[in-house]
Amino acid sequence: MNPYHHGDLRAALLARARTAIEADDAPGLSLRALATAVGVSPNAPYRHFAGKEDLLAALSAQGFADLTARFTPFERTPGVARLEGCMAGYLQFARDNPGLYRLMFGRDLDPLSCDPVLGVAATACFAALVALTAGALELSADDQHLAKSAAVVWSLSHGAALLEIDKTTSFLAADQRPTATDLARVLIAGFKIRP
Amino acid sequence: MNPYHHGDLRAALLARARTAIEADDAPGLSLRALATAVGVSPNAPYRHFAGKEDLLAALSAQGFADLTARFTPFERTPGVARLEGCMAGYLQFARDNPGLYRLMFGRDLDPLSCDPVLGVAATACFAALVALTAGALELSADDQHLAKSAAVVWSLSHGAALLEIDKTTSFLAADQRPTATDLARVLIAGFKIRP
DNA sequence: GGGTGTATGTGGGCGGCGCACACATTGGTA
DNA sequence: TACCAATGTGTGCGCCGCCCACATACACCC
Repeated sequence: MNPYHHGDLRAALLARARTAIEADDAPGLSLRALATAVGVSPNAPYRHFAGKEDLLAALSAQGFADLTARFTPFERTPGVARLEGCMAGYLQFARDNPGLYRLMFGRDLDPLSCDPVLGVAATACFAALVALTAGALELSADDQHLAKSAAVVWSLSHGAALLEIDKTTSFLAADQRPTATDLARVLIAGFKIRP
Repeated sequence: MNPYHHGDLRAALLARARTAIEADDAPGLSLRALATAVGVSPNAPYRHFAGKEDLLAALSAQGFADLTARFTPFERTPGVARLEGCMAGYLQFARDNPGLYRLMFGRDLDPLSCDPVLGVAATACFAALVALTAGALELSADDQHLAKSAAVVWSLSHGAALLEIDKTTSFLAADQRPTATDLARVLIAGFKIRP
């Protein structure tokens, strides 16, 4: 009934971690608790992950892949609507996975040094964002301002996402919080795009 | 030489914590280590703070007060320059105190439920930002769009600050990262302010 | 000035954590 | 069938936050 070998412990641990990181407000996410929740001994995870950080890095990489996937429906959407759609998708991802989002962009994981898989996923995500920005802002792919403009788009999205999922904007009434459309409109006017 | 009573242990602990939170990349900030660093027993801090969270809340409140103080030099600066100055000050605060900034806006402290002092400081900080936004965007204090516009300004600042102090923008070359002036310009055009 | 109460610091201990080691079990493969 | 590498277990170490009982020192009051 309880086989000595689990079958796919790595995937099971990641799945549990992904739900756990949303359930409790993710102060700790204990590796031991994760193991017992899946039904194995506290040290079994170390056969699949170098340590806690490694597991979190794998989780974060999953997150970047999922976030990137939120952009693809808008690849062919023209100009302004693309920007709106992507920002809405970005914010919705953060709302759907607040704990994971914080992990992905948090301090305790360095996407570049931590795990090569994570670095690849994060870089791909940013590349997708740059490409979409280029289309929405009608900049050529080699425009010198493209990277900077993409960084502005990302800054606004990232800030709005965090202010929303942290309770920092609990001061504001619901109808005072900017929507994705509000944010996109500011950017469109800010970059002097015709509507 | 080593008096039984420290004198002002609370302040000493806060000061140590503030440097420590910047020194190591703030994965843990152990209360015990803090105590021994100051030269008292591991449990002495509990006479001054209800627990670790309480100490962090006090630290965070300090941070909000300091951040608010960065705005005051620009209270009388006219329109657009005010927005630029405040955003530059905001970003510089984050650069100067990355660990503290993350603590202030991090997940593990709820500014409203945690400690009344922290709630007051955070609210005052946001109020200052709203007032400055009202001036810079030339909106009346009771404008219905004011809170929302201020939230947009804050989102952009917050996102830019975090993307910079986390290494998320390490993809970008230094001259591709948006400056405070870049950000302010986008907002100014985005809100259709005359330069 | 002496006595007393309260604020402050000490020491021991509990449960939980991440992780390192030695050991047990298993299933694929030769 | 025999072996061996992959996978899971058990024990233990040092760290953590925090709870308890105890020690010390200052402040106040007569």
